[in-house]
Amino acid sequence: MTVTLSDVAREAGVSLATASRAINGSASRTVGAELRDRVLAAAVRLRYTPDANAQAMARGRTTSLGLLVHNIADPYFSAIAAGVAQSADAAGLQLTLASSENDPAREIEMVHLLRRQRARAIVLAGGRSDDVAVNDHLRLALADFRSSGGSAALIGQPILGVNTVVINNAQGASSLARAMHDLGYRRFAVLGGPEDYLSARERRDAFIFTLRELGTTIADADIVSTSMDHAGGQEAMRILLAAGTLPEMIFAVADTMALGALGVMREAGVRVPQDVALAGFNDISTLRDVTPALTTVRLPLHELGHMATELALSGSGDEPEIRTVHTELVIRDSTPRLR
Amino acid sequence: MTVTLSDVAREAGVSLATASRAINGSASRTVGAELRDRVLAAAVRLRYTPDANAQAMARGRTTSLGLLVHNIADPYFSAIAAGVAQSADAAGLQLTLASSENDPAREIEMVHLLRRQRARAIVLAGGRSDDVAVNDHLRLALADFRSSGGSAALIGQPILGVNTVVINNAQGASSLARAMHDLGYRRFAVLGGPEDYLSARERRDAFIFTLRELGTTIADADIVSTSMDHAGGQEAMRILLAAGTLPEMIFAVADTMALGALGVMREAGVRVPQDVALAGFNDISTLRDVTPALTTVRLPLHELGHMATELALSGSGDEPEIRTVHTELVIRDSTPRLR
DNA sequence: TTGTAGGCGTTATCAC
DNA sequence: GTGATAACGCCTACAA
Repeated sequence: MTVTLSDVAREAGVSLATASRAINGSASRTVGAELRDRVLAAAVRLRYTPDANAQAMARGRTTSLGLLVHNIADPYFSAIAAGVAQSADAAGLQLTLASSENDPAREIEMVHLLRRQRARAIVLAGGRSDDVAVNDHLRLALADFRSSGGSAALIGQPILGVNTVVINNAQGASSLARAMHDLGYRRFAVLGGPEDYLSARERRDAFIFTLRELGTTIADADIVSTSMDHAGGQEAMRILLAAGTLPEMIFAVADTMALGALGVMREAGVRVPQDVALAGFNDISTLRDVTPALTTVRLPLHELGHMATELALSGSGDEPEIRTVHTELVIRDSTPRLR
Repeated sequence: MTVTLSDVAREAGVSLATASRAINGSASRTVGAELRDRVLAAAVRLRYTPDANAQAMARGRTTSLGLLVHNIADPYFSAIAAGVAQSADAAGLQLTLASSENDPAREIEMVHLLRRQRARAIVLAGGRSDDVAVNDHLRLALADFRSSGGSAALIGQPILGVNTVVINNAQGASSLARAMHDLGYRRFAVLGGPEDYLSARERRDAFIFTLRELGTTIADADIVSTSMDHAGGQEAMRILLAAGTLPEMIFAVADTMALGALGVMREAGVRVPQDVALAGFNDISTLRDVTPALTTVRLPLHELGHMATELALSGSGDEPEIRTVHTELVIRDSTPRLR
């Protein structure tokens, strides 16, 4: 059914070894021109393709890179994935994509799967939680993976002992807070995402902290915790609306959340930015042209994918390598000057 | 460095075969309770994980599913990918993602790569072009793939001789046209996407044709061809604006194009829908809450991924299986009643 | 039930 | 330069 290298060798009238050398051609290319041509011709004639699995076995290393995301349908992750895919391709690696659906247990499971597959490296995209048990398991899974020859990198918080691209969430949220204060806003609400999700918390806390430094405090009731996605934005906004008093400005710790909130507000007849200002985080590209243009904190998502891939592939010395990415504030129409 | 099954067998004091049976456990599970426990314990102690590549070789079949998209960062494809990822996971398969960056040559290349990898099946997402040479090459690559044991399915047009999920683009565009006409629009423009891209053309032509049936023709100058993405939408809209006369209603054959157009219009001070109405296609979820809410033709993207995966895995009889998906018109604020 | 041995498709180490 | 042949890690008749 499948044509193997032996078939090619026989067809070309050479030994298996010669056929292998002629077709692979990589290392010490010591094969006569004539034989090489015969082999290549035979390979084409038979429509032969080397079996990557067999090669992996024989060579002792695979050619695949694992990418682990929370949810590939989320524009945040798909943008990162695009970067990783590009880098992987440039490195001649196949990308194995695993979408954990926001379930830490599945995430751990998939690290194990990637180990079974003997992936060269794993890129873990998406921030970490502060669940000690989960982190311990994940750390262990990653240690196993690395001990069986793989390397890993993650995008998020440097708490798992592997190379990490750290996003300076605090810086972004802080500069956003300052800018909002400068624009005249004084009464805020925060759609803060999951309580145990570090990226969300970093953004939320930095925002709150900076405002407090500027003399403005946010009531607890105006800080609402939900999931960090579209549905979470909707839910949080509903809670806020139900509470009654609308703030002057709402900070959603992710653009997708801001989007969900936007939808709920529209249904409720609340206008942005006339009735309330709104800002997000990430600057996902799909949203750059909508009205009102959303104020946000930009992250170089594509680039993040590149960096993480590079870090993942660079192997790991004893000390995990940390690279910090800074954010960029993008003020748009959704947060006009207040008075 | 890596612990193998032999290590486990030795540690447990049993033969390789017994260890294999105990750990795999799949088929005829004939292994004594005591030995099994010893093996399992040894495996845990040694932190052993089977080598999927070796298993694939021995068993003669891999456990991976290939997914080929034009661009994973595009919400259209990432939504489909989410569906495929879910189905793949349910089937116990690893997902190998390949993003062709809209390059047909790369797409063909990646089919070859997937064949090397001996993937179980391939899902090709994204419509086809009408480039005969490209299609021939792709068809050949797919034939090779199938002849070496894999199966395939695609989402788009049933022109490659494999199982296909056909999207009824014409139906969607046609009902959109009718609806727009009913709303009172008479002067149209179409951002039609690439000339050689079938999905784009089906949408564009059905829209134009239906309007003509209703007695309205669109001038050639008002039908502009660009790439089928955000940048293409921008470009097309600039061309339209440069031409001078604004139509009453603009149909972009993809939501992402509509988005690009929206951005250009905003810069030019053209308001949607006050100055001109706008509609897209696909109903990507990220856009459901923006203002103005975009009229579009909904495709069940997630479901598309499921269906395609199912078709890809169902193997292929002699006759390729065709399944048609219908669209659903979604009228929103971007196309209000005209007069 | 358990063990022995051959094979999966390649690569790599040797001799020649 | 070229060709046997032993790995690579696992599965699976076949035999015991």
